[in-house]
Amino acid sequence: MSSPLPPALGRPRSEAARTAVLHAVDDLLVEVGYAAMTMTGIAARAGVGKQTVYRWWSSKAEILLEATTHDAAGELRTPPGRSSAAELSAYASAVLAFLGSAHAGLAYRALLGEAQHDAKIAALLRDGDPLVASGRPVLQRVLDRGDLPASTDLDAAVTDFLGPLVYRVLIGIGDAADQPVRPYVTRYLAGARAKVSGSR
Amino acid sequence: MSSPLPPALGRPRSEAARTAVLHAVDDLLVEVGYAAMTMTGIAARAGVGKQTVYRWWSSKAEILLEATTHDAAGELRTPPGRSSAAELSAYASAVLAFLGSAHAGLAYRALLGEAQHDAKIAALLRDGDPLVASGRPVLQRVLDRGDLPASTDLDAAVTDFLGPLVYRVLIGIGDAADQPVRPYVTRYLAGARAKVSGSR
Amino acid sequence: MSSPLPPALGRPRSEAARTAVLHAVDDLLVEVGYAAMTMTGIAARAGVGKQTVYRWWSSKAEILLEATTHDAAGELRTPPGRSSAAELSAYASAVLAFLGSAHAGLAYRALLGEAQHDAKIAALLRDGDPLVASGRPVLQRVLDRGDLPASTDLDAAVTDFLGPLVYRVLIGIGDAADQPVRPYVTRYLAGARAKVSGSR
Amino acid sequence: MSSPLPPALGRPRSEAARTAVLHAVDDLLVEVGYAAMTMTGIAARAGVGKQTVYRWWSSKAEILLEATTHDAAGELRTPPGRSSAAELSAYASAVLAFLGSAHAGLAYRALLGEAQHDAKIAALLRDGDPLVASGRPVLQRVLDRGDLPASTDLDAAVTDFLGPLVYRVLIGIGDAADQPVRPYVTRYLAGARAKVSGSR
DNA sequence: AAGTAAACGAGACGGTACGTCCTGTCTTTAG
DNA sequence: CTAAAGACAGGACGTACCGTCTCGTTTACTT
Repeated sequence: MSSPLPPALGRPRSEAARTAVLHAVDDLLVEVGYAAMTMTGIAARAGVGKQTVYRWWSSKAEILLEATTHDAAGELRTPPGRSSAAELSAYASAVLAFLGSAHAGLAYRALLGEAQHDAKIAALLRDGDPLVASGRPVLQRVLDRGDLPASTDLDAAVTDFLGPLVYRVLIGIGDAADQPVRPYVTRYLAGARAKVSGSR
Repeated sequence: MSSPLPPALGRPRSEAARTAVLHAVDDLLVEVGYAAMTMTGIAARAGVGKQTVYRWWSSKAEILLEATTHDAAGELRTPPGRSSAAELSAYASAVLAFLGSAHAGLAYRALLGEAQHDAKIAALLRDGDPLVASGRPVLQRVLDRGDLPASTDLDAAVTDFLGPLVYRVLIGIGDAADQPVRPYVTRYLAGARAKVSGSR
Repeated sequence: MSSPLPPALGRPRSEAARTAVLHAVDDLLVEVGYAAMTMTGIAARAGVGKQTVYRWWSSKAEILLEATTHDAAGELRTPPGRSSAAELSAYASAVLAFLGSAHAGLAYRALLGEAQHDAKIAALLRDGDPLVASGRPVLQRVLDRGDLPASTDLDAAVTDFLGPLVYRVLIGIGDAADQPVRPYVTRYLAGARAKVSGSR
Repeated sequence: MSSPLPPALGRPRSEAARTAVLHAVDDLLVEVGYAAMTMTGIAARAGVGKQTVYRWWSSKAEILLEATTHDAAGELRTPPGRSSAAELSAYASAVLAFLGSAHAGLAYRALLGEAQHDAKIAALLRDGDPLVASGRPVLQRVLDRGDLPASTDLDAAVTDFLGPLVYRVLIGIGDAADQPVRPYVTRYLAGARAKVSGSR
C-alpha cells in the first residue's frame, strides 16, 4: 500500500513559522496574560503573517493547547513508587508544582477558564486534558495494587483525587506550594477504600 | 448620633435601571452565552445607556456576580439534617443541581472561568464566591457534630468536599445530575475522619 | 401706574451664575479653543449646574455671542475723524486689532465659523454681527461727507470694506497686524468713488 | 535611476473604498449638513469600516477637502477674456455660483468654518484653498495686461477681489446670485489702479 | 530550465466592541 | 421657581481586534 498522503503540492508548511508561533504564545501568556493576548499580537510577535496563524489554528486557545500539551505531559510524568501513598504524594506534588508554575499552570488555568465559555475549546480539552491524562496511569497503578476497590471507575478516581487540588488553585485559595501533600493523600486513600453503603 | 450618610445630592440612582441590567445579563447569558455577551449588548437589552452600566459596574463579570450571588445563596441553602451524611448528601445534590442549571450554574462556571484570566474578577470571587460560602455552614455543622477531626480547617474541608464535584463539571465529564451522591459523601466522611499519620 | 412685570415668583435668576458662565466661556475659548469647549465643561468651570446653563442659553455659540458682543462694540468704536481716509484708517486698524486679538477675535472667528454649519447661529449672527454693526456708523459718516456716491447701499459699503480684511484673517494669510492700512483705505475710497458704467 | 517607490507590500489600497467615502461625504453634506455628518455615518453610508476611513483621513474636514478640491477647480476655471473687466466679471459670476451651490459652496463654507476652530484644517486649507488657487491665474492675467500696478502682490490682489464676495456669503447677506457683478468689478479695478499715497 | 501550486510576509478590508465623552433631560434636595 | 448636583438614555468618538482578502515573493515538486 502506498503513502496515504499524496506528496503534497506547493510549498510545504514552514516548521520555523510553527515553532515561532508556539513560542510567541508561550511568551505572551506570561508577559501580558491570556486575556490581553491576541491573534494579531501573536502573529506580530512571531514575525509571521496573520493568515499563517489562521491557516493552522483557529483560536489562541487552540495554539495554547498545542504549545502546552507536550510540556505538561513531561512535567507531570510520575514514575511508579514503592507504595501507593508514596506515588500519590509524588504525583500530588507534581500537580501542585505544575498548577503553580508560570508557564504550564497559567496555560492550563487559562484553557480551563476558556472552556467554560467556549464549547469548541471545551471539546478540545475534554479529549486532550493533559492533567486528567497524567493522572490515569498513576491511579491505574494504585488500582492494580489493590489500594482502591476493584469496582472503582478510573476517571472518577482521577477527578476525585485532582478535584480538591485544582479547585483550590482555581479559586485562588492559598499558595499551591504550601499545601501539605501527605495528609491529603492519606485522606484520599482512606476515603476511597471505604465500604460503600447506601445509594444515591 | 447624626446621620451617617448625608442626604445624597443629585438625582438618586435608578433602581429600575439597576434591575433591568441584572435581568439583561441573566437573559443574555442563557441566550448567547458568556463569550458573546457584550457590555454594549447588555446596555441595549436593558434599554439603558452604556454609561449607566459603566457607572456602577466595570465589567460583565462584575454584573454577573451581582446578578448571581443572591440567587445562588438561595438555591444552595441547605437546612440542618438528621445526620452529617444526610445533610452532606442533600447539600451535594443541591450543588450538582446548581452547577448543572441553565442560569446559576452557567453563571458560576463563566465567573470561575473568567477569574482564570482576570485578576480583578479573581479577587472579587475570592471574597464573594457563593459556592464556598454556601458550604461553610454545612461543613461547620458536620464539624460541630464531631464527624470531622476537631483540628480540621474549615475552608480546606469545604474545598475538599466541593473540589471533585466542581472539577468534573468544569472539564465536562458526565452529566452533573447523573452522579450518585451517597457513595461520594460516604467516601468523603471516611477520608476526612481518617487518622493522619506522616507529614508533607 | 404699577410695575409692568409681576414681582416674579420664586427664586430670582442668579446674576452671579450668569456672569460666571460668561467668564467661563471667555476663559475656555482661549485655553482650550472653541472645538474643545463643551457645555458640560462650561458649567463645571463656572461652578454652575448644567441645567442652569441650558435654562438661559441653548448652545455654546449663543453664550459666546452674548459674552462677546458687548466687548466687541467697545473695541471697535471709532470716533469721527478729520477726514474719511483718516477715520477709515483708524477703523481698519481697530478691525485688524480686534480680529487678531486672543479674546474677541477668536470669538468672532469661532462664531462666524459655527454659523457656516449651524443655521440657528447664522440667524443670530445675521442680526447681531458686532463687526458689521461697528462698520455702519463709520461708513455712514463717510457717505455723509460725500466721499461715497449718494446711491451707495450702506451694508454693501460696509461688507466691501470689511470683506478683504476679514477674509485674509479667515484663511490665515499673513499676520493681521502686519497689513498696511493706509494703502488699503486709499484703494477702497478710489474704487468706491469710481463712476459705474456697464451693468451686471 | 531607480524606482522612486518600492513595490508596496501587502494588500493595496482599495480605490473602490476611497471613492465610496468621497461620495458618501458629498451626499451627506447636502442631506444632513456638516454638523450632523459623523465619521461613523460616513463609514456606514460608504459601506466601509470605520478604520478604513481613519486609515486615510483623520477628520471629516479632511475628507471633504479631498472630495471638493478637484470639483472646485473645475467649476472655477475661467478662460482668458477679451478685457480684464470682462474676465473678472466672468470670474466673479463663477465664484458667486460656486459659493451659492449646494455641493461645492456648502463644502467650502463648511471647511472655512471648520478652519476657524481647528488649526489642522486651517493649515490644510492654507495650502490647498481651491478658491484662492482659482483666483491666482485670473488676477495674474489682469496684472500682465497692466491693469494693476506692477508692484501689486498677487495674493493680496486675489483676496481683495474675493473678500467682499465671500464675506457677504459667510454672513448670509443677500442671495449670492443677486449681486450685480459688473459694478463690483469696476470698483475693484478703479481702486486697485489708484495711485497709492501715504503709508501705513 | 520552465511551469505549477501552495505557503509565506505584509497589510488593507468590512465589521464590531471597547471604554470615554458629551448631549440635552430628568429628578432629587436646598435656598 | 431657581439653583447645584448628578443620574439618565442616547450616540459619536477614535482604537483595537476579528477573520478574510489580496498583493508580491518564496519554495518546493512536476514536467
